[in-house]
Amino acid sequence: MIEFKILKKSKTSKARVGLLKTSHGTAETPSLVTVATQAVVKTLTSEEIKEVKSQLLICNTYHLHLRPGEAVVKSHGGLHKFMKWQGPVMTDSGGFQVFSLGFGRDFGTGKILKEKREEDIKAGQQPKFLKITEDGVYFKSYVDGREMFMGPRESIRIQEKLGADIIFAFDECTSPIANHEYTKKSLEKTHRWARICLETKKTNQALFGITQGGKFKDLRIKSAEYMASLPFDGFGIGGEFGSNKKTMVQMLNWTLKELPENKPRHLLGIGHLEDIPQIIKAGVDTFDCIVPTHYARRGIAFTSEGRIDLRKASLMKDKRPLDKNCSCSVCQTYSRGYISHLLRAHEITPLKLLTFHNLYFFNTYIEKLRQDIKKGKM
RNA sequence: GGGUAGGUGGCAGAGCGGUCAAUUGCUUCAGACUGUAAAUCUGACGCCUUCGGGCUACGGGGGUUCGAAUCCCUCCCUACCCA
Repeated sequence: MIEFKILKKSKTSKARVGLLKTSHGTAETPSLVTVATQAVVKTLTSEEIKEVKSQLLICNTYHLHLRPGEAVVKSHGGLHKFMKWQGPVMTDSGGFQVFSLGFGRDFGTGKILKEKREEDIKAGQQPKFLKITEDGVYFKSYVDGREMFMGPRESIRIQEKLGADIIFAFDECTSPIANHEYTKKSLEKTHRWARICLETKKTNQALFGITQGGKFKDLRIKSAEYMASLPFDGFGIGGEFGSNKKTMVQMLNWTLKELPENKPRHLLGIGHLEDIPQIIKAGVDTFDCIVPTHYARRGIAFTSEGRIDLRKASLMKDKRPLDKNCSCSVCQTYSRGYISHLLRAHEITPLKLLTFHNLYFFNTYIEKLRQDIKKGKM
């Protein structure tokens, strides 16, 4: 079980500072949930995850089911023991893979649309590589090609074995090019799945329902209302977020207005640096995002002066740290020039150095925002 | 001295008469990435351009041909083998 305590609410926005207590320790909120899809924060050891001030992790049901399989994780005593991480852990349900391996893959889009698209996804349409049915989704494993079925029951049973502190209901994340009817039908199915998830779960893990509705106001509200009416321990806010940041905040507002204030809200998969203050002000408590870790492996460092692309040859003679204002051990030790050289030489160490720095930078940034809320500055 | 195999764009390496400014990989440069099939993907990469095209290019020089990176002659260079 979890306990959520709000310590302070902002007077100028919907932001709040709180504590999310789990049987594996307490996380301060708002907080970035560090992505550990395959039970690892890519390139880091679990000790290092602590050093970068990450307080909670999110692993992935779909990926861990394929490899190594929940039975293996369970035989190690669950995710915490398996990966030697004693802090709070979430597992995402696999609902995002319904999108990312389905329509996301077909049309090459993420959850936020970057450019205008002519196509739209209509009710009844199926993705190329998987089949979505009333009971769940038929996937084709990218590991060995075998067909694999996952629905709400399967997802919950897997998540029970994985043993995270907080688990998510199985949903369908909808595409930004899905039309109103598709999104509506999908959301209704996600709602039916939500009830099945609640009925299936036997453990005392916290279960979060995921709201959908995409860019459509009526659907966002409908979904949030419905999820709020069910006895979930908290809520995930999922689905697509339109085509720009303004509308994203709008959609968040529609959703959050309907959710009970005393339960934690997790925004799924959003967290570019510039998004963070807005989503916190909208009242989001936790959010996960691949950006700090993913961009690190692409050679990008986030700093107080903006992004730096360390692949640029022009940085090779730069003796300065990634960020002169950062107190992480990478910035205390290594130069931009060194990291740039390692990257250009295709070494693997810079991926770790950048991952370490980016997470520390994001976590420190959010720590400061928590302080600001506490001090009434935000 | 004799023999053999070669010399192609920053590098490696295809092509062996026209569709070749020249496959491909690497390098270089630019860009993308938001619940991670992601140490990945996309684009550019001789010079000039009013974007139609123009110019110079496959070791040097000469030749055959309507047409040569591709065939012939010659010179230079490289690797290996024999003396």
